[in-house]
Amino acid sequence: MSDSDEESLAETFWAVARRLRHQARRTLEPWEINPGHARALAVLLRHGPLRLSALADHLHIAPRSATEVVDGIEERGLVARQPDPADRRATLVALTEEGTRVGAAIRAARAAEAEQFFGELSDGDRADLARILRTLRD
Amino acid sequence: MSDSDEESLAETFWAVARRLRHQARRTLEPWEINPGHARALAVLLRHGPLRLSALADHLHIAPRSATEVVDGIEERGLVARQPDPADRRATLVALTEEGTRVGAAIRAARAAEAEQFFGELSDGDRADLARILRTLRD
DNA sequence: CCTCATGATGAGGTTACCTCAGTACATCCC
DNA sequence: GGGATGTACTGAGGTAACCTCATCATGAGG
Repeated sequence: MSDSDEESLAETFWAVARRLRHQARRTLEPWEINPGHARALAVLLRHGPLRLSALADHLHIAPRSATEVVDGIEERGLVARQPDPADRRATLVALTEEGTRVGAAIRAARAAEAEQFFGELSDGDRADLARILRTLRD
Repeated sequence: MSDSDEESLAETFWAVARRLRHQARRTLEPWEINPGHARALAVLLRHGPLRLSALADHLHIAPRSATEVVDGIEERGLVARQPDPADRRATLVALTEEGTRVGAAIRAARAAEAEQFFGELSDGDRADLARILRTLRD
């Protein structure tokens, strides 16, 4: 396995990543929502109401930045801040009814997008890819 | 192949991408160079002296942004601007001797990094991965 | 030689992050 | 139960990497 083969494997990987990213952007367009906001919605959908600091942890950003993300999606009525009954310093961020609806719709669209993207592969290739990527993930 | 399987395939892909990105960042640390500058160096290494506008095309950024990238690496002595003899409006960007040295060293380090990263796989898996990714790349 | 296109760049904006300091509240320990 | 110390959020302000628009010099075609 020569160096140039290895180089092109990484390059090919990034080319695929780029295509996936562009497709994801198109998928989000109907909701006029950016990737950062969509990620926050997905986390809230999965975990239920969270403190800002916990949301920041899940998104791997600084707590101060979570404040801004939440400002953005709160302005659009997708989430609401509410006091944490367990700690009056803390604020819980919870999806509104519309936030839940939009979050679920985005989740479904992303699943369809993935189905289309990886649907180009045979079942065998898909299984191989999943296995190999899991090997590389950690 | 259920929706949740598809979802996790995309998620796994991004987890691998993240790990690769972090490794690439570590690889660049010894040169205290950022990914954008490294990409410009790589393009110049591959193509030789280029106009600012041509460099911008290769990097998929606006011409105005190429000016800034070149400012950064010129300040560090890795490239030099020189008038284009064929067109007095244009400026050619060429690697200096040190830029060539650093660019080549980075290229070698990235190849070694890829070898290490994908070296976890068997030869068969590596070949399968390369083939499957090429299917997905376009 | 006049008009229109093109190459680089100054000025200034946007986005998505960051750190640091401040305020409010909680917790611990005497 | 009150003071020291720690934690949750946010205002102020910064940075990096992009962008657009306007400007200036030069080139190219009628």
